[in-house]
Amino acid sequence: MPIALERHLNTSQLKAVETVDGALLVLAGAGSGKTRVITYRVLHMIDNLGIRPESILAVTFTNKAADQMKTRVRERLPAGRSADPWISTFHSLCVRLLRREIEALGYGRDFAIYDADDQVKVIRELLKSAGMDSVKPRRIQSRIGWAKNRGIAPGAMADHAFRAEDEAVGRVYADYESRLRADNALDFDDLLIKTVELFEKFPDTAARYGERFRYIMVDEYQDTNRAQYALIGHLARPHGNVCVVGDEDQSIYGWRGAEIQNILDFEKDYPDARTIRLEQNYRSTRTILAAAGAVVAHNRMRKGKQLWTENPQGSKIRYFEGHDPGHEAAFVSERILRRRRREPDARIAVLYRTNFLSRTLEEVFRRFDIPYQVVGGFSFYERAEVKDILSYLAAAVNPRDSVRLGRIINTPPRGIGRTTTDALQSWARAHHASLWDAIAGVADDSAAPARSRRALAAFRTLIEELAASAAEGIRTVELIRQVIEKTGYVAALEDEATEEAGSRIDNLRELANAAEEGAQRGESLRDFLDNAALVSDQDAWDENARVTLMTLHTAKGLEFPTVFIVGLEDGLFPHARSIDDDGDVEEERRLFYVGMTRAQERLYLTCARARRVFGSEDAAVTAVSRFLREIPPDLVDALSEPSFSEPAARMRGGYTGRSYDTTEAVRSVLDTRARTAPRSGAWKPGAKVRHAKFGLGTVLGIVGEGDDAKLTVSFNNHGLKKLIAKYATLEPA
DNA sequence: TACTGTAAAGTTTTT
DNA sequence: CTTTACAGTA
Repeated sequence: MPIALERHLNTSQLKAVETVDGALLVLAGAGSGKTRVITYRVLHMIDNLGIRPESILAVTFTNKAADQMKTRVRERLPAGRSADPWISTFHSLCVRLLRREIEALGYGRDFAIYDADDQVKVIRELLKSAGMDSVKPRRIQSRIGWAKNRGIAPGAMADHAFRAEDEAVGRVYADYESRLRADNALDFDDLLIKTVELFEKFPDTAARYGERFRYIMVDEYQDTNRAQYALIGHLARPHGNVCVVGDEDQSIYGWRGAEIQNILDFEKDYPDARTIRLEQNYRSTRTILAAAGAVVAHNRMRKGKQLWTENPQGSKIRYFEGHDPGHEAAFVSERILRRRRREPDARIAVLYRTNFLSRTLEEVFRRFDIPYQVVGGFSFYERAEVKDILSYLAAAVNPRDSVRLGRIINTPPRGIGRTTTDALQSWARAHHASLWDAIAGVADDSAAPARSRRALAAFRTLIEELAASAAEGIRTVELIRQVIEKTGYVAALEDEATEEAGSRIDNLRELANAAEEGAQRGESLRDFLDNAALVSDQDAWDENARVTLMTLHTAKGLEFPTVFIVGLEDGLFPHARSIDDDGDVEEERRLFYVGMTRAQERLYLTCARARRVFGSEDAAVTAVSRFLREIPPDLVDALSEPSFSEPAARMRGGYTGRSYDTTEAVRSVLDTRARTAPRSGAWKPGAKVRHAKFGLGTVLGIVGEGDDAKLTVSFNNHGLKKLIAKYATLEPA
């Protein structure tokens, strides 16, 4: 039965769905039903037009978006089809293509994927052997990424030397590239770049995939970079059926090489392209939309859209200035509690520019007993123990992966220390060989110390055994079990018998579960490793979480009835690094626009008048974000007296929890807190306490008074600790 | 070789 | 403040 599109779509949406052949640009404003259009477009093609699902390719940026689209399409399509449409992220699409085709470029099909940490490790080693210890590896990494995303080769680095350091960067960059080739490894940028290179060198291959994917859709087109743009160009060449969806006002990845010009120039690139604007917003109140629109109107680089909505006016935007981050967080907490009293299941997001801002919020939320979920920071797959075990699996598949091998060569300790690894390094350099070859070389070298040789030979046997198991196609869970047994990894953790070691063991159990779940979906070991390499922070997000904390970047594509944007101070948002460049400020402004338009009904904007950097003694006085002044005043309800002109002296020492003016509401909550949570000086010997890191314990002794008191606490799992009351985050237990 | 303690550095946003 | 790197010692 054909899908009745008219019942689900407005006029513009319907036009976008029904325009299937040729090039199509859909300019979809925030909340205008973009995902709905893409989903129905796929359904329409398959169900109403009889297009084969496997000839449809939809590309997104995040796994989350891809999964969501897959689910929605699958739900509405009749069961029993031969295949699904290809819906995936740019990166996983490239991995799938390269796993089949990369041998044409001289790599092995089992290439490793290096993440940012791996890159830094490689660069650090290269710098060390070049004697350039003073340069920071992270800087080099970001410069290399900058160059790669703009198609600048190592040799051309000096020509493009926008910065003095770039000539040196060029040299490291060249070494870096050959090192990755020796390791049979690609970094994230390479995944895209090498696919494009493949298509350029082998037009037949490009044409083959172009023929296969006759209908192409790209989500968030404003965030595509040079390589992604070229990739789509190659795939669309045979037929020109390409539909890109995006919003130039939501382009927020310029720093990562995204070129807003790609969407602005789409009509030039595809001269017979049709353009459809989706301007009706279904998400936000009139007030929120008007405020966001007024802000983004300050940007010059726009195609221009006029969003409108039939939604009600809604309440004004609430603005609050705290004295410091603690005060700001207390305000947010109080408003969250108030909302939950009216509506226990309310979904609330707290958004910030930089990850470290979550710390104060988390601390205060815990004191208010507000459960929350932080999205970002480190994900499951970034935990040391998980990375360790995954490294064993990766090494079993590709022993040339020297980053993974280097990580596990002495983890857990097996007698391969500095001296031995130094010997390996110089052997590898002398023979232009990989770490793996060096291990064999030194183990067989009768001139090397017998102890090292024994340890290395044992390690080599271990990896070879694991590789043999992997080659047999043994279940991933089973291989994990072998790793744990043969290395004694979990046994070592069990010996530690600490709370932390216990949670690490739990994490490994979780890893085994993930492997088993993957296996049941039919994933191979290789697939499992690829997925682990490509998961993002957003993927761990539980949509049902009541209170979610995340960066503004992560929030893109999501919506919440209530949204807080915190830390609205110049230098923080817009970020100090962007403030000097008009283009960069425009991108920050778009980011603010993205944040505001996440809100459906209630939007709170907050800042702190003083903020500490690195926990310094005195908190620096802040200036209110310039973006706040771009909101029409009549849309805003100020909940505190703006007083940024106050003398700095008043802010000294930061937030004490006493003696400041604020709204009655915050004060009452703070008072409650003061009654329930004793001030830090109030502990008595014998009191049971809980520490964020050490867990449960008992206070044994106290020296001094108040905040300066030094406590001696006996923790159940960490033994005796001496703590200073002011800094220790102790709670009564 | 492995562990412990002290010094220094660090915070932009992410597939 | 927190985390990481490195040096010195068992």
